[in-house]
Amino acid sequence: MLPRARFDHPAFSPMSVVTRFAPSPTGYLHIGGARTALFNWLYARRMGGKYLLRIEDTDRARSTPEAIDAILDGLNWLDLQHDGEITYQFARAPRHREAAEQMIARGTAFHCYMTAEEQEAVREKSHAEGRALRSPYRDGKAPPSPDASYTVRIRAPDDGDVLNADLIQGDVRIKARDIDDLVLLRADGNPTYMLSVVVDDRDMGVTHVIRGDDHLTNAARQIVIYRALNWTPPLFAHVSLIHGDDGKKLSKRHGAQAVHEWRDMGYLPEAMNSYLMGLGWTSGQENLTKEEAAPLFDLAKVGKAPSRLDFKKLDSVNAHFMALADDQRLAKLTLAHIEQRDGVTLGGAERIALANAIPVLKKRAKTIPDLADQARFVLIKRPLALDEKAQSLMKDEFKQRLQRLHAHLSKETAWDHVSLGSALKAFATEEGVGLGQIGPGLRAALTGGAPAPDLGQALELLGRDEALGRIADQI
RNA sequence: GGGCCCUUCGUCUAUCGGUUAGGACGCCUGGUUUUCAACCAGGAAAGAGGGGUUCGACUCCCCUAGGGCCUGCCA
Repeated sequence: MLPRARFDHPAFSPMSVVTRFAPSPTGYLHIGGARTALFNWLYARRMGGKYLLRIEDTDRARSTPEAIDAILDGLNWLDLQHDGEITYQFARAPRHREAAEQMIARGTAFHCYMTAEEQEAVREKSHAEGRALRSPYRDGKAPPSPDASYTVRIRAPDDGDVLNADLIQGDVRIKARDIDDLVLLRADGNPTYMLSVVVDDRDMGVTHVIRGDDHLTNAARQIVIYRALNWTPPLFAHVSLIHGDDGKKLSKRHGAQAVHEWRDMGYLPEAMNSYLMGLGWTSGQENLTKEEAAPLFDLAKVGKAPSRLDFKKLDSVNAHFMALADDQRLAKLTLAHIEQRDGVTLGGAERIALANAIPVLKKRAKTIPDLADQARFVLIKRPLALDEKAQSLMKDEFKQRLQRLHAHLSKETAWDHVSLGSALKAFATEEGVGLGQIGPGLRAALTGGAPAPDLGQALELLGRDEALGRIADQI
């Protein structure tokens, strides 16, 4: 096995590392893009370098300002802040054309006058023969007419190999003759992606191109362009793609692909980052924040195989971060969720009740909607509508006991969960029964069947008046 | 058609020739017990298949199968 290149590649001193995330603004920030951005961020942090952002908007027909906003929004939500200014690729088209001219001057690119039909025929022929596309104009054949329109193509080399010593995938060797005479400049004079990336990465000083696996074979094409320009290519690291839970390529039918959908499902950004970095990379520790992971990050340890999305795992990671999250922040998120879900505005008292419940409840919730559900019992109004199971516990005999419990609890002066827990036990002893004869019914009276924490906690969170009132309602 | 990449429990992964193949999530069983959750204890669960190389292979090589990417005047 060939040794895998590492971050301490001799060509780069640690301080000079520059990475970049380069989405094309044709849609939302996808989960795979988010992970790519995260890996770029982590690596730059690890090496004390810079992490840049470039918007690849050279496809004028498909790029939209809304998509740019959505992507920036997503990155912002994940707190993946880039260094420096954002580079907008289309604005640099003149510079890209200049590079193309340079290649023509060097004889590594040429004017190609093939018409659409002609190109179709050439493509079909090369496809049938199993070889790369070669333009008939690569050796300076004269244009069909003086004013014929043309593209600029690279004159792909016919001999030798193109080696990409990929930091993640290992050595990838492709024969130069298997690479097409790629279009560099379109007939309208605008650069193609293949040219733009190369020029921009070079001009931005990018040392490590960390991107999705779907670009693996493009690396070879780009290396050819670097050579045609007599430039040194950066190091490449191709991260495998994320697949759906069925192992198939992620698509609409897998549900949420865009990061804002995860946000709407009630996941926390720090949990998303933690989960995403675990797809393909591990430090041996679970549930790390991106800040904790940065010093440990190592491209050479990133896995080569694609990984699947697992919502159960995400849930548990999210639960971990929910329990650690700031109470006020969770209260705000939960409040917003409830108000949006129910189309209501909660009053002051309800907000306070909700906020008070958060510290206790957050340890039991997987997501924000889950937390909202856990908090439901403090928000519902008297008289409670008991669900079937709760109703069935309200037998006459039990109601009498509930009455005695009401009297017992009314004497409680300290309304905190510890005292209340003891009070319940004392009451059970007094009654000569186990807590099992009291707990379920009391819970039913207190919550109507909604989920709730420990009874002592539930009583405390409800507050003396509300709790006693709910009990009284059932007597 | 051509080129290239990938393949350890259900899932994310550890292992870089010699391990009872480890952990996490999920799952199952038991415990605690006032619902749910949490928590504690235990358990089932993996090297795609076939050839080599080697004293010895999950680790190296080849083939097959299965997944994927590229093959655009998209990115």
